[in-house]
Amino acid sequence: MVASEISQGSLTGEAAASLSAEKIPLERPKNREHGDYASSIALALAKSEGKTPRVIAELIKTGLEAIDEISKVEIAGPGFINITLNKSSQGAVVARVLNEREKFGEVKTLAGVKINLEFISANPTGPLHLGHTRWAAVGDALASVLAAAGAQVTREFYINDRGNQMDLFGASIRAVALGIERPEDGYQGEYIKDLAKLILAQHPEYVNLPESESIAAFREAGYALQLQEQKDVLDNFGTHFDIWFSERSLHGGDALAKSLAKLKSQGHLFELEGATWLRTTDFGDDKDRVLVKSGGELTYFASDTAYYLDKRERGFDICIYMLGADHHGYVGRLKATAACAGDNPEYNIHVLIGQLVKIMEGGVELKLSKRAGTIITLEELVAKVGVDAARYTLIRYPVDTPMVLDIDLLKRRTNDNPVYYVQYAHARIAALLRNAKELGVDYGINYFNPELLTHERERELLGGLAQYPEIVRSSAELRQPHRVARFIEELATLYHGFYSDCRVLPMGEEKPSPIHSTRATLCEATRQTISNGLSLLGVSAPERM
RNA sequence: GCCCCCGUAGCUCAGGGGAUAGAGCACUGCCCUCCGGAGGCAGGUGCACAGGUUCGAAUCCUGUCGGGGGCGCCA
Repeated sequence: MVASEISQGSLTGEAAASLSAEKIPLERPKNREHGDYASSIALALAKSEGKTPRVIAELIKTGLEAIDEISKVEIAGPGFINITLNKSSQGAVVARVLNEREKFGEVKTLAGVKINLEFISANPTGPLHLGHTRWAAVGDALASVLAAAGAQVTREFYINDRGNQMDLFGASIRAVALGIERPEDGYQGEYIKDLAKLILAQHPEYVNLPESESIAAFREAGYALQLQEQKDVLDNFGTHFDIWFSERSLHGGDALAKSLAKLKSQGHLFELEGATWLRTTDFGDDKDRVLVKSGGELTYFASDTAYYLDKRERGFDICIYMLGADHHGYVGRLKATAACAGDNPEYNIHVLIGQLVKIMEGGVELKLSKRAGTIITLEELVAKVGVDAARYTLIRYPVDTPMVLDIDLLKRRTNDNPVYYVQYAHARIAALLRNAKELGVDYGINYFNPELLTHERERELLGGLAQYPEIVRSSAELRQPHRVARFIEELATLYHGFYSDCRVLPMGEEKPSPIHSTRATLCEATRQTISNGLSLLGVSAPERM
């Protein structure tokens, strides 16, 4: 906004530069003494222009000073250009926030782009564990962030309801129901017993069926129950999917045949020793992949391929996959698959690899062992620390860094836990605005006078608010929702600082005056922005806590 | 053997080439005459190592060391 005006202004003012506006580096300096914006453009241009950075900076400075909104331009250090805006321009963001309300922060950088965001995609053979939980939080937040950047986003869950694992699942439940030993490599968890009990209560006759029919019956009943549980748990967690996509549906329809035909037409299929292969090595994969085994069965890879092509068929421009670190081997073949189908893997596919989450409780790491029964489920984590704390904590770190969750810390209702720090700021503003109403302090755009905001804390807070749309934009572009979390923490800090130094409401017998109204309006804009950020993360913004 | 991720403060982690590298926790000391002290202010320690690219590197490239994860006509 203001930033782009400035870069264009500097261009026309300086005329000679042969750069596009987007390329002009313009940032908010870490040090506020360096103004509202700073640019290192003169340093970058020095070589090609054959002038010293300071000479170029002087030229640009002249152009910038002609712009009304700019009150001061300084050249510092080796040639940085530091720009300070005038008061009303600094304050303009408040009017913008209050006009746009919950839409403040939305940008259009991804307008018109259809994105399929697939995450979690667990087998329906057990509860969702900690790894799934990270994705449940981050995936949902990322979807919101992408939507805020203008994209048309579909949240999709791929149900792996086909293959050996499903039969093992059925056999395991049946074994418990019959009171016999479970299969060697079957499912050992306690929840299998619960499923067996539930199914037996409704269908005692299942145990009398011939073995393979019996396994199938238990498998299907267990599948339905387990899937429903996953849906309920996610619903309770605040993560809602638009589409639950069954792998079976791929095989039921003509999707597989279509994908094979498509790949064949592109010329990357070949036969070897009775199997059908896809030559993914043409596009950087480390080995070719089998689609149809020599026995005629389709591989899991065939499903993945058909699934990807099905998504493209459904009109998605970009397919984002969120995978666990243990699946990073898929990236190469997934991108190669897209290339084999004639797509551009650098654009049409985006794979996020999530590192694993460790969990500490009572000072020791909980080892996630299914056998030892210490597997932490999404449900258990929420029961321990609550939805807001769980979601927020999982989101505030980039997914490619391994993280450690300290349960004891998350249980504390103190600002050891950043979610409370942010929520507290929101609740504090809400309380203050309730008081403002009682005291007869009017606030809103019509009562806002930016010329009155002269305190350093006020300027910093205004500067913080102005950054929000850019945070949303970069967060979407980089697929990093944690940036939103870090931003609202920063904003909360700015607010608390402002609050302690700048009295908002009248004291004692004091009459309400424009400064009270102006500051209260600034508070309201801050509250709105924090609320918008929390909303993207799927975390509540309490009025009281 | 090959591939991926990570290495920043005592701990958990931010830092998409830029000026003096940050936050929370932990430790010390201040700030309650009035808006929510779940807050603010002050105090000190760090980019694993070595090269390279650049006017400029925690950031990009290469290598070494250290930690985690992965390799299948499995799902």
